Amino acid sequence: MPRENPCPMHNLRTLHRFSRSMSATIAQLRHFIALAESGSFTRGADATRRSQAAFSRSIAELEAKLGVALIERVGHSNTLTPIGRTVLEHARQVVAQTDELAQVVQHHVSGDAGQVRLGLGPTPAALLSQTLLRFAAHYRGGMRIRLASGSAEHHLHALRARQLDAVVVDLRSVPHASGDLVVQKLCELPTGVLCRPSHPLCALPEVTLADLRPYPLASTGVSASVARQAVERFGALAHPDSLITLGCEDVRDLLHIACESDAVYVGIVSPAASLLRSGVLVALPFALQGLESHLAWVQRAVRAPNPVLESLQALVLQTLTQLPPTPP
Amino acid sequence: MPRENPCPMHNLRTLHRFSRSMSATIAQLRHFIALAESGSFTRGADATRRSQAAFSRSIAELEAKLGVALIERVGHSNTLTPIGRTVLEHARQVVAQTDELAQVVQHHVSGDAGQVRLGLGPTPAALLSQTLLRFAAHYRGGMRIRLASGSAEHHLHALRARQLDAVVVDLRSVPHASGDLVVQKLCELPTGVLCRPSHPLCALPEVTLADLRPYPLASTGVSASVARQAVERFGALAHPDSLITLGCEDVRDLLHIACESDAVYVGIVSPAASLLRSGVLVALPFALQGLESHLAWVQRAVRAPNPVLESLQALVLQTLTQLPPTPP
DNA sequence: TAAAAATACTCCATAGGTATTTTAT
DNA sequence: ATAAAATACCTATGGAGTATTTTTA
Repeated sequence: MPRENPCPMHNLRTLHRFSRSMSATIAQLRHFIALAESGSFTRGADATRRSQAAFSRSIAELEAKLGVALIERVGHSNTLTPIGRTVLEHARQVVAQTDELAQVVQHHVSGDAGQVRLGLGPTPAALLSQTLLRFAAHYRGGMRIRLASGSAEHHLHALRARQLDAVVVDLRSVPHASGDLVVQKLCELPTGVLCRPSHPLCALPEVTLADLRPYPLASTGVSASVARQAVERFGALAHPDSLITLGCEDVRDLLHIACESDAVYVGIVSPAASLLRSGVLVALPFALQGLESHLAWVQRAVRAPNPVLESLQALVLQTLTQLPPTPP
Repeated sequence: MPRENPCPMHNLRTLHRFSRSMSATIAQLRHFIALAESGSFTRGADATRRSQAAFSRSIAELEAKLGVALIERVGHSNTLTPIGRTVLEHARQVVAQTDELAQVVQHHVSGDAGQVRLGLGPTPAALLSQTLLRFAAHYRGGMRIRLASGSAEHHLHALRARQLDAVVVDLRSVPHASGDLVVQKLCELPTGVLCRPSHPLCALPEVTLADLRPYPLASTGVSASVARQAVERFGALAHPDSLITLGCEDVRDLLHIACESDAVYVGIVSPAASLLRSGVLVALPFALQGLESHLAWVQRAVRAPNPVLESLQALVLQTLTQLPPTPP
């Protein structure tokens, strides 16, 4: 006689297995996101560090659990179905919230609760670093701050990877279609062309692009959006890639070289405010209207409330709106 | 000689097992929420339909994965640790998003994408049902609407259980501390005491609570908050439970019985607007200032955008603010 | 002492791996 | 023909169950 089922509750539960099996796993949602972003099972498997077979099954199981086809398998090209796109959005939300939870706990166990990590683009770094460090030094309660400099692209990547808490960069460096990030405009800053007073260009009553060509042009890297704008305005020769001879991410270094050589600085004038006041640098009469820089504060859309970060944002906004006026 | 490991990638992956094991399961987050809400492992296990042992282990594993203690086990009373409370908030977000995803897919497979399910409290039902149905009937694109009537408590429960998409009820029926719901105030409506013109009470120059007592009092159920307010205002005898003789959730039925009997209607006057204009009902001089009703539109905080629902909300707001004035 | 929570122990469904086959370019 | 995706088959493990022990009010 076969022994009776030693697990009476199990048969009962078996009916409910469906409900458990119906809900997607976070890992499966991650796989689906990787698939959507890479457009390929193989690359998705590589990105999630799984074998192609496991990855393929994971997607198939997700579709089985949800009961809908998420991707259209037409040979080598995989495209999301309409409902697949909807699921993708929600899946991003779920994993973002999950990662947020993990990070909050991680910060708690490592005692990093009070640390804020800020990414500053080249110009924001020149304008804000000292103010931020001074603020943190005098902050009651022992704020720990970590400033990172670099390109906007790098900062945005680090922000998404949760290696930064917020980023201050030029608004035009942030792609529009990025629902995972929140972009808040901070201020508008004028751009200009600066050189030392003894520069030959200072003798000219008006300066054109052709006049600038003989001299080294010092500037930070600019976003594709700004480059396109410059080309529309001044022609193909004005593309930054061919124009900029001295590229550096530290604006103060650029200004310094403009002071002591015939290099010409092109960019936001605010960091040069004191140099202009003291006459070490002067602004050339070169029309740059429409190329103003809009600085923006960027954070992840999904995040835990952080009063320290909010006070830093307020400080940044205040600092930027109260910048000393630059001489024309 | 023992045969070599047939799974060379496995040893490599074993190192990464941590990362897989580090992340909490959605089921574990659900269990933790149940534990926090019930305050007991046994009741939490019951709520999640798991054995006490499995539930206990699930919580222990969650704590192990996160690396923090989430609850303080002091005998029979379990309290959340500070980090436990933080994790609880995030866990609620994760499961809310997960449920949202599941529901979106569910609606898609069942073809319910275009259906909106609205819960209306007694008075909102009397004021809005016909307008909403008429709107849906003429909506281009085949909107499918489902109206549910009932008490505010029932509606809010159904809303949380995702059986409704939005609810229109008296603001005072919605508990303040409910971060999972979004409450938007719609309008303020006056309350009054109504009866037929031939009613003996109409002969009195002023009407007191004692005068009302001999007659049947017709009203919908009221929230605990309103009941408390009434007791504060008129004394313990005014508690609705002892005062209301004819309780019904259909306001129009209540008004109808007031028209054809000596029953007295107490409640929001707007649904009786046409009856008052035609003189079938009259308002008694009974001071009810301070007992006005504030209608509110309630939705889940986590939800997919739904343009149809938004247009319905706009219609409701417009209808309520453009109600015909009621004669004094 | 009784109720609540943790542990001991089995068991199996899930998910991961490798190897192979199918399919589409 | 070749690269990509699906399938076959095996293994390990996480999580579920019952039964039991420990703990605390």
